[in-house]
Amino acid sequence: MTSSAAQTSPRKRAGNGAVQRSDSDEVGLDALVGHAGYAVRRLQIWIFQDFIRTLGEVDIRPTQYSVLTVIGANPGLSQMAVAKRLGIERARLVHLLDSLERRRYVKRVKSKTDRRSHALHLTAQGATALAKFKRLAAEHERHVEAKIGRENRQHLLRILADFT
Amino acid sequence: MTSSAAQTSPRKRAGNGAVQRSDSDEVGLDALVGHAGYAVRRLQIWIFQDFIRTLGEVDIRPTQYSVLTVIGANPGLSQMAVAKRLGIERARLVHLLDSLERRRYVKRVKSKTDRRSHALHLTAQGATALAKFKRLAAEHERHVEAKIGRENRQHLLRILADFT
DNA sequence: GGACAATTGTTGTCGTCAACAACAATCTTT
DNA sequence: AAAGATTGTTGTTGACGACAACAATTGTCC
Repeated sequence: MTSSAAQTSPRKRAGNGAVQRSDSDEVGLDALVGHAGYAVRRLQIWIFQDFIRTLGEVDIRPTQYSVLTVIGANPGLSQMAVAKRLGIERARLVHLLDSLERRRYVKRVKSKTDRRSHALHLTAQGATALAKFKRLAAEHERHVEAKIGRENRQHLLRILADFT
Repeated sequence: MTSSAAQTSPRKRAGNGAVQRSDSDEVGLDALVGHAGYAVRRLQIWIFQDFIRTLGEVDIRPTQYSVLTVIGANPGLSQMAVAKRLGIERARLVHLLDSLERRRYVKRVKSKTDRRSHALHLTAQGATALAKFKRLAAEHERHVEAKIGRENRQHLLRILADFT
């Protein structure tokens, strides 16, 4: 029993089946409330948009930021390792790195221990840039805090801790 | 202070800059931990994949499910209203409804009160199908519960309640 | 009442992103 | 040495959001 076929008040009709509904009248969500996925999706959209807006002046998107952060914290990583760590496909990482390399934030050094792979490093320029990005990201994080509340954010982080 | 330029142990190098790292050696995330957006993104991906897998036998994706649910709970809504409620573009909703109408789950009834708009309804077939989808969605929700814990899920839903 | 603005559904384009598949070069295993 | 696995790369597909344009219709304002 899933409380599935829950019927919600069908409001007043207008003959043909169109519902009379004033503009501010809210639309029932029925079973969508109670679905974690739906709520998480909405939050995710909000967070990403704020991130993109806050880091807009430096033109860095969330994925780019995560790549730079991981490389900065683990210089010398291979593309495979970065992709696996961030859960993005290595095919996708190729384009991300192409872009970041064009902007002189990252360089691919050919590894001598394994001539198939590249050792990823931040350039000096990339390191200083990343420092600025992190300041902006912290600002963005304060926006999140303002949106959902300080201890709610803390709790959220704790709940999702093992999702890395 | 953002604790920005936090330096994490750069491990042992191998001459050219490649890092020696055993397969199970974990890769530091540095500043990524502590970013709500990153954690939320990972959770969102996990949830969506489980949803798609669990509702795979009926070939219904999260967005399709949300559209059917809203129409089922509010028969007679216009496309505009549904799009606004779910935060999807009306241009996108056109294709979603085309697909759902082809599968005989939904029908567009031309409204007589406003000849521009369509009143959206589930077909009888769509209603019974939705009941099954809801059972599967509830099963998916139990997967989420098993993944993050019962009261963590509850708390998550409470935190995100006003994100509708 | 009639001109003008706004809304609704539709079509189309563009860019992002995940999921695959295929490939050459290069290890690794046996 | 041969067979199989891994790494980076290229390309294709499909879902999705953001826009812009358009015809039909409705609402507004004078």
